[in-house]
This record gives sequence, structure tokens and C-alpha cells, in this order.
Amino acid sequence: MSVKRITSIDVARYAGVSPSAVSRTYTAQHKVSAATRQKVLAAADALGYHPNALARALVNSGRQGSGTVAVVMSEFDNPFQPYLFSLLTQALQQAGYIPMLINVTADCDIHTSLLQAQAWQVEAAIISAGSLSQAATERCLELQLPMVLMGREDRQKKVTAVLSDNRYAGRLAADYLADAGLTRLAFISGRQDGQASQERQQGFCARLQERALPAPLVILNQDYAYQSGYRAMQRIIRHAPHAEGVFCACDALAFGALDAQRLEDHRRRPVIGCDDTPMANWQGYRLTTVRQPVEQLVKQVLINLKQVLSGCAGAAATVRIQPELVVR
Amino acid sequence: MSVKRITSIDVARYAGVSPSAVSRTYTAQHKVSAATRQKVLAAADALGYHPNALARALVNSGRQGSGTVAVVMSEFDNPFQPYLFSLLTQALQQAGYIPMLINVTADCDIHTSLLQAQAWQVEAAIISAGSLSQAATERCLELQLPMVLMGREDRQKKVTAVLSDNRYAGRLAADYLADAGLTRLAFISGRQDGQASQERQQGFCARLQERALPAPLVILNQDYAYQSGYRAMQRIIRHAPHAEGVFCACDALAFGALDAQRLEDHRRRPVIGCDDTPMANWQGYRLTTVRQPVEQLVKQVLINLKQVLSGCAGAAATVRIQPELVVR
DNA sequence: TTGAAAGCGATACCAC
DNA sequence: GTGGTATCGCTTTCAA
Repeated sequence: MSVKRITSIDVARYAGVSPSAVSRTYTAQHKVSAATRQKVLAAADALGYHPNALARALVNSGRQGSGTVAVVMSEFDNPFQPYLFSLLTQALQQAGYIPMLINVTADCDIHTSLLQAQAWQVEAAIISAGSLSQAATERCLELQLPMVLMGREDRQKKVTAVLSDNRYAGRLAADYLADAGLTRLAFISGRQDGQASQERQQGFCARLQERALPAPLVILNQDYAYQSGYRAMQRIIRHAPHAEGVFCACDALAFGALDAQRLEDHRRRPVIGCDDTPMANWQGYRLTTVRQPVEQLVKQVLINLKQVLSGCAGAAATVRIQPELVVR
Repeated sequence: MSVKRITSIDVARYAGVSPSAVSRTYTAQHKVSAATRQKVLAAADALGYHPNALARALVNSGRQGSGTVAVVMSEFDNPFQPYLFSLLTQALQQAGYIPMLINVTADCDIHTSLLQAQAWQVEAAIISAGSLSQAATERCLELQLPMVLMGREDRQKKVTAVLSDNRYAGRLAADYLADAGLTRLAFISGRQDGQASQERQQGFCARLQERALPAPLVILNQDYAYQSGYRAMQRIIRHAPHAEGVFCACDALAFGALDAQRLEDHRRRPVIGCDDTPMANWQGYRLTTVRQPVEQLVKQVLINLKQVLSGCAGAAATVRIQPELVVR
């Protein structure tokens, strides 16, 4: 039935060396003479041997780490998430990790899933579920599993987090619209309890206030979805048609808002997004937006990951990445 | 430094039973008396014990299977992929598997990545890299790793595959356009060597021929991207403005084509997509498209996965799922 | 039903 | 540098 598996012992025997020698040829940091190395590799090749990562991880679970990382994500329907996810997993793979995916829909899942991941001795978890309740975060903290948060931080700052400077993003948007001479502005929120949405709103409002401009009309939503952006713009068209410019908490909302305006209004107000998803550059949208520098975010996540794993002291800090305005 | 890990032995000692008893309480198929079960669970709870999946998998690698599955994906920039991916991983999680992700950009990566996954003793690999060369597929076959292909099959039909009936999809599109009385049609391809694109084209052309309609103008592309759809439509506008209807190999292409038409032409030809990504239902597009029933695809993949794992005989079959036209 | 003991496959520590 | 060997945490025969 099941094929006999080739073990390091088989290779050792075949090559006429000890199992230790085989092990050493496959662990970078160890020293083997070129001669034995050759013999081992030849034998391995002849037998079709590949080291068993499970066994390896079992032995040095505790010391070296298993080589796996849990990646917790949600909201794949928002175009920003897959974009981020793709880059993140590629970076992890390149760094030699193999990502175990935890796709979360409801808040309640995440704790269970992390338990499962932890059972697999993942070295750490990278949590990018933007809309993760504080309660859920707390429970994850109890897990004693090294974590890096992405796109959110925990209130008590007990966990490393990497996120963009959302307030600054809001300010950029405010400046852009204000510089264009617009004064009656609106903000379309994402999830009300979402950190990103809240901070972007704060930055936007604060900057307008600094410039002595009227506070924007704020339209609240329950999510970051296209449809919410669409409906929000409908409300603006109907109840605040005088609005001269709109800042949206994310690109997906902005796409909805743009379409609502195009299809249901003759007026053309500038709509500013936030994220700079690849879609923002589609000719059909050409959305002016505030870019989250995803490559940098990912790079920083990997840096923080290493810090957390090395038990570095100042690891529990939040790193903010500067966004930049992309005018289209 | 590292926290002392709680092992089954600790629990056994604490509960006053043997390690075997602990093991048995945690493996469904085994029998334990209610009394000992209670003691074990109480002890586990008191100590905060969770079985080590690594060790468990190591022991019964070979017999029971590890509980992990490799998921190979690519092209996260095409909105269909994340959509599929999200549902697939959720289904896997629900079935008790934990997906190890392999995000592939180039063809060459995949073999290496699968080797890595295999080292982790994944039970099987689900390969949804639509644009995977035949050569790469062959090399994967040599791996002796149980596989399920998604969205493509291998020519020699040695591997189970689940994909939608793309030819039928093409026929649906042809009928829809022909029923509308249109005769001068065009087809915008995706990756020329992509199976989905080829089959959709074949079905489309075949059906037109059956109905004695002229063969469509075919515009070839190197990928399934929005930009390619946009450029393709530009070419139609410039060189074949008389075209009355367009069928695109996927939704993303159709979005590009629609936008090109909207922005650069006064004419309005029906544009038909293929996939039915969530975006197709956006008010900005309201794309009539041929739906790939993703839920069914995923369900079938899990069925085939079980078959492959049980070493079932007829497992090497291709299952085709019927797509359906969604008129918007 | 239960416990004792033999592995699963690889690594690290210890002598040589 | 190299080879023996205990060990990682769990499961599973085999007797009792």
C-alpha cells in the first residue's frame, strides 16, 4: 500500500556513513568534509531521499523553530486583502517559511484556528484580520504565541504591529481636496469599529480643522465593501448634493462611490480612495488614492517577525509606514 | 527562556494514568472508559495541555495522514483567484485540514515548492495554478504526491481534475449573443496556452459554426489581465468597429473591454464575461457572464481529495461542473 | 479497558 | 570531522 519511505538511516547505510553525517549535510550551519558530503548527496540522490520536515521540526521545536508561520486573514472580497496576502506569502516563502493559512470569516473562528496552528508548533502568527475585535485579540494574546499584527494594533500595545500611518493618510487626502479649493467635503467610513477607518477619518477631520475648513459630512458604514460605498454616495447625492469632494476609507468604497456618482448624478466630485489597490489604476477608475506601501509593510512585518522570534526586547512596538498620495 | 511545554506525559502523571490513556482520549476512534477520559480531560485543562500535532503526524505519517494539504495558487491579481481561494481554504479548514499555502509566480517555483510541501508530509496537493505548463505538471506527477488539479487537467489524465465545462461556457455565450440577433462577434482570449481560455474559445466558435454564423474575430492575449482586455477592445474599436458583440475568456478581461468601450467608443456592444466574480455584480459593470459555480467546484475538489487519499481506483477522472449564464 | 515499551525520522550532544 | 545515542511528543502494538 504505502510506499516505504526513505529515511536518513537508509541514506547513511547506503553511503557508508553515520546518520549524523547525513543530518549534518542537510543542516547549513554544520561542518562536514567535502568527501562525506559528496557521498551522502550521491546516496540521497540515488535513493530519492528528502529530509522529513516533520521529524526535524519535532526535534528542534523549542530551540530553532519549526519553519512554519500561521497567516490569519479575512475579507478576501476586499481587493486590498488578496494583494497584501499575495505579497506577504511570497515574502514568507522567500524567507524560508511555509505559511499555514487561517482564513477567518467570523471573529469566533480565529481563536480556535490559532489553537490549531499552535498545535502545529508554528513559530508565530501574522494576523492581518483587519476587523478583529479587541476581545478576540485579547484571547489570542493569552495563547503565548508570538504574533505580529498587520493593519491594526492592540490597544494595550502588547504585540508588535505594522500598519500604515492612517492619520497621515487622512491628512494627505484632506490637503489634496483643500488645495483644490474645495471646502464642503464628505467622508465615507468603512467598518466603524475598524482601526484603519477610524484613524483615516481622524486624520482627515483634524487636517480640515487645522485649515479652518468645515467639518466633513461623515457617512458611516458597517464594512469596507463596494456596495457600501455605492449606497453612501447615493445618500450624498440625495441629501447633500452640494458636497464637493469625498474621501473614502478604502479603495473598494471609493469604487462604489465613483460608480454611484457616474451612474446616478450629473455632478462630478473628486473621490479619493485609500490603499492603492491595483484596480485603482484601471482606466475605468483612475482613482486618486493614498497608497499603502505594501512592499514596505511586508518587509517590515518580516523584520518584526524576526525580532519577535529572537525574543528581542523592544519588539512590542508599533511601526507605522508612511503612505503617499497617488494622483490620477 | 522557552516555556516548558506540557506533554502528554505530564498530563498522564497529573491524572494518574498512563500516557496511552491520554493518547486514547484524544484520538476519536479509540476506546477509553468515561472515568479515565474525565480524569485526563480535567488534568489537561488544569495544565493547559494541547496535543502536539507535529509529533502526532510524525507517528502516523504513512498510515493516517498528517492533516495538512498543500494549496498551490497563482495570479492573485485576477479577481477570480482570491474568490476561489477563499472558499477553497474555508472548505478545507472545515473538513479539518490545515492548508499550507504555496503561492507561485513563475512556473519554475512550483516543483521546488511542492518538494518543500512534501517534506512536510502533506497528504496531498491541490493545484489551482491555472497557468501551469505541461512540463511543470509532469514534474509534479513524478513526485508521487497525491494531487487534485483545479481549473485545468493534465493531458495524460493521470491526475484527478475538477474544472468547469469551459466549452459549454463558450456555447452559452455564443447562444446568448446569437439569440440577440448579433452575428459579427469577437472573442478576447486569455493566456493562449491556458486551458480555460482555449476551451472557452473552442466552445464559442463551435457553437457559432453550428448556428451557421461567421467565425468570430479572435484577439489573442498573453494573460487574463484587465489591461489586456482593455487593449483588445481598443483594437476592436480601431480595426473592427463593426463587431456587434464580444465574449471574453474571463471577467477581468471583460471589465477591461467594457471600460475601453465606455471610454473610447460611442458604440455599445454587449460584452460577455466568464467566471462571475463578485465584481461582475457591481453596479459599475453589471456584467452578463457565465458563472463558474465555485461552491460546487470546491465541494467536488474535496470529494476528489478524499477519493485520491483513499487510493480509490477511478480517482484519476476529470469532473466537469456545468456553468450557467448570468444575465445582467 | 489499561499500561509498558517499541518505534516514527531526524538532530544534538558527547566522546573519539 | 566523525560516529554512537538519547531525545523530541505521541501513537500503537502487545500482554495483562
